[in-house]
Amino acid sequence: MTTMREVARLAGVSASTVSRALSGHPYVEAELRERIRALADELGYRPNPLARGLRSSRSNTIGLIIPDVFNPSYYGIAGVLQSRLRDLGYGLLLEVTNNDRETDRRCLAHFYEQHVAGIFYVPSSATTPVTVDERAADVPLVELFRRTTSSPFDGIVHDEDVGAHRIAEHLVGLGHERIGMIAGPRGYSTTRRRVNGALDALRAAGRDPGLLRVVHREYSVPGGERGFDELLDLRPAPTAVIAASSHFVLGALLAARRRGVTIPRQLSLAGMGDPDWYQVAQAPVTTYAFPIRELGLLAAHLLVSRLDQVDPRERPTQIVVSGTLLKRESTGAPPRSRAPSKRRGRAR
Amino acid sequence: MTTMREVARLAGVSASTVSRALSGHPYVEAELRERIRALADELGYRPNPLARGLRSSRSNTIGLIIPDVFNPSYYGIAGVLQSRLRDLGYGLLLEVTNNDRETDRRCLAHFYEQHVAGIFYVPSSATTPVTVDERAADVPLVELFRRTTSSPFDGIVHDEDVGAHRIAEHLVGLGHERIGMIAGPRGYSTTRRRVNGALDALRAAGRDPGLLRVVHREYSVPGGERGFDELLDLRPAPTAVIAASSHFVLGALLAARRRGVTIPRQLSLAGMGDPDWYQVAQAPVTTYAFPIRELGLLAAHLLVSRLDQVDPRERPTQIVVSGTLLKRESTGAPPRSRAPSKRRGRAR
DNA sequence: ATGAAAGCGCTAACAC
DNA sequence: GTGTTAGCGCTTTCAT
Repeated sequence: MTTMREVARLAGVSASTVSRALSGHPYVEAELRERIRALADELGYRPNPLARGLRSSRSNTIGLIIPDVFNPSYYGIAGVLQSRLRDLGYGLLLEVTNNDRETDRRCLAHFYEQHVAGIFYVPSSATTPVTVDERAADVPLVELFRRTTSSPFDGIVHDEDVGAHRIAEHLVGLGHERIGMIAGPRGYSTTRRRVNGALDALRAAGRDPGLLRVVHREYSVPGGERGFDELLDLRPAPTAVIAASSHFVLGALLAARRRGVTIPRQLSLAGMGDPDWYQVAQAPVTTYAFPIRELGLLAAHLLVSRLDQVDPRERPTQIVVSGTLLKRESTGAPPRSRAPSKRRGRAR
Repeated sequence: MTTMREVARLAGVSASTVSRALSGHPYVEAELRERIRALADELGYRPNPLARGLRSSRSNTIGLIIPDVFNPSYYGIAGVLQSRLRDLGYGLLLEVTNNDRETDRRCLAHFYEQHVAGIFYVPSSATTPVTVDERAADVPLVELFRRTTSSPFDGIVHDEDVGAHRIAEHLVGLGHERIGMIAGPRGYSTTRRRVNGALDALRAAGRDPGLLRVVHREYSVPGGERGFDELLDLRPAPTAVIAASSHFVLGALLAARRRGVTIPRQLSLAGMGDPDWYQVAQAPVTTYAFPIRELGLLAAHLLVSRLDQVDPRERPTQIVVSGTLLKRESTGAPPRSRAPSKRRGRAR
């Protein structure tokens, strides 16, 4: 490995000059800088990130914490972030928490120990485990998808409230009255926003919000399955189900198949997110899709812009990115459909 | 941050003694070692990985290179590896290459620069870009899923040849004669093994291997779609298609829907791998499933066992893990089925 | 068995 | 503008 001293020796200057030349320090004669750069290039010199990190207490690595690697939103964001960060000269350290708060804490601690330059964080719980650690003070952190309460950090989230609203509106418009919803655990910001969005839509359509039956489950396929079962066992059973995550959609589809419920003839199903497979499901899934790529790019930009800032927590930003309602074949009129116009509400 | 010197000062010993005590060096009085350990614990001392890495030219980070983040095998393996490595005290650096050989090279170079302790590598091409770099000599590397030719490294792969064999055998047994296969790019070890496996099965069943029509595509959903179209445009068209990757299955399913081909009535489709959604597809997908988790665990074990070895390339190992044929609903008898027994071959 | 001292490769405060 | 010096936190000879 070519070292900086080596470059300095061959250039006939001191190591500090090489350091300055390479890091674009102003006080280096332009000509000399060029000569050094050319030489470094020629020698294939690459600075040792460990040494640099030790000296400056800041590595060229950025951490990403996701709850789960099987969720399309999460592996999607990992892909986007990694490619963007590589272009910016950073490496990406990955941690997976399985939605466990304690693991969250450990992952964050690990990142601080590693002196990562910044952190992308999908929280596993509503309260941030971050303040535990004072080192956090000057490492910028961006929350992704979910927010912790009264967070001092930047955050980027989807407009899930709008999404749930639009889905519910769509279902009401098709003539559905009793709508079930499989939502995530209480306490997540996302859960609250999704439920409220759907409730809003019912109110806006002049319906009784009590017609929305919500079951809360851990984000998992079995969670979706059991949630679906619980909803369909209600009497009267809902004629439409909103599965508020792709895991839940999968679970619902599995349960529907098991119970012999055909979609959309006997039941309408709408999802959130848009993994590729939605289009090849029994019935292609109507959903509110999020622009993961855009979110990732914004997140990267936000974090990087904080990197050289003195106080990375100054005036935290929250960005909301908008999704799109994709009407596909898993939603339709309720069975033995009464004309929607017969009802008091007005569906748009 | 508590430093080692701090611990040393409070313990009334020198830093070297603390270092020795903590790293389990033999020449430290047992009692003293315990005292130091307790103290370090109490102070919440955590060694600085950057300093340690600089000193020993070996960080506590392990790199993973995958071609693509949307492939269930790859994000699956990322999840398994990260959780296992965390337990072992390592961090996981992620790189995604998009199946680009040049990016591969850069990712490997980046990892060597970072002084990673080891590398998991899913190659993007048949020839290893590794020998470019002399630093590679003492960093253990394990190839995953695919092998590079005459590789000096350990490798873990699936028994895809067996998988393709068993799928083809299954299809022949159902009475299919003309079988199409959407395979990956020529040159990958995986492609070769899958094609050969299917060919073997035809021969073993006493059929003409020429009945297998293979199209090669880049591993992508559109690749699967176009491959499917090409196969179905053949005259006579195959009555069964083997899609040799989950991306291909997705593409095939999309194309089938577009063309109005119903599965399995008009056409049988079999896949490889087993992402969750296979079970909720139009017709649940018959497939040869691989034990990703097992593969990941073995890979982690293999790499870690190389870590302290003097020559990590001594007698490289190749491990083959076996998958399972999962017969589901996407395969059935060919349309207007002739009795399979009418043929000369014997299907088992 | 323990301590002193050197140094991994780099950066930055201070000199000139 | 450029060189000298010190030191980030740790490991590892080399003494004792």
